[in-house]
Amino acid sequence: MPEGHSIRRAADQWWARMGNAELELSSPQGKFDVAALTDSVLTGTRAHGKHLFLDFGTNTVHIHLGLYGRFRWSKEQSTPVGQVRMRAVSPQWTTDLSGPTTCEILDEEGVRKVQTRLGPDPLHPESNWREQEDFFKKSAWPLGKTLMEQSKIAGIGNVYRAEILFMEGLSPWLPTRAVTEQQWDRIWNLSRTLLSEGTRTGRIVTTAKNLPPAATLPPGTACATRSYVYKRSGEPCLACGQEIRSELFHSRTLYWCPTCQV
DNA sequence: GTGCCATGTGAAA
DNA sequence: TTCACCTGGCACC
Repeated sequence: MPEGHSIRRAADQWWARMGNAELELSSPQGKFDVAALTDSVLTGTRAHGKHLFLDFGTNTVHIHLGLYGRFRWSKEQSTPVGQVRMRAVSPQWTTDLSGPTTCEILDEEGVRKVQTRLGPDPLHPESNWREQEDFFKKSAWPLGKTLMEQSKIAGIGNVYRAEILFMEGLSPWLPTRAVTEQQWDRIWNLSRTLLSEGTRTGRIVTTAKNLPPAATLPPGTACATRSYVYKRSGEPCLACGQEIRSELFHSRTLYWCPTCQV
């Protein structure tokens, strides 16, 4: 689940269901020190990249779902399923957080520290890729590594990385500094479009009709799959018919079309 | 039913 | 570089 769009949804859902409510927090699993939280009224929720911030006055619960983390929402307080790190109960709702990489209480300074580690988030309207312009212009990192780096752009994960690179016809091995300003504008705008659509629908479908088609695709091509290249290794490229390839790249599986992405 | 892989990250070695 | 986190989905038996 968790790329940037899921966290944005989680923040919105938390606010819609728990906003301004007095919450009862607990840790059925025992690994989250609830007592350290002095305030119990949820005063705000924020998402930055894949990080979720739940504000309780001046204290903030900082959550990163990692690979397995998830919230389970229900109207009744049932017996916790599995290892529940944090349970939050409002008059209307109960949610159980399981499997997060991070669930900690921070003060304002602590939140700032986390946020300074993060690059611009395409889902923040005021953000811009130029915040990292110097790095992008100098770096020899392969573009496929840069797009996954949360300190450079926050919120893109393995699925969006593969799809964005394919849709722009860019090789994952292209040195970052070789990417032009026009190409960064396109990458950034596409990231915004895809993450926004993911936030709206709750799913990653990059081939949907209401989205701009991949630049490499012949006009009018119908797409039967949810993605152009992600998890499609061995299948034919929707643009050129060439077999989609995959390989381990900086310890994550990278998918690409060897013909369309140069 | 079993086993492997996964949209992620940071601590330990 | 490897492991821990600790869960769900799915291919395969």
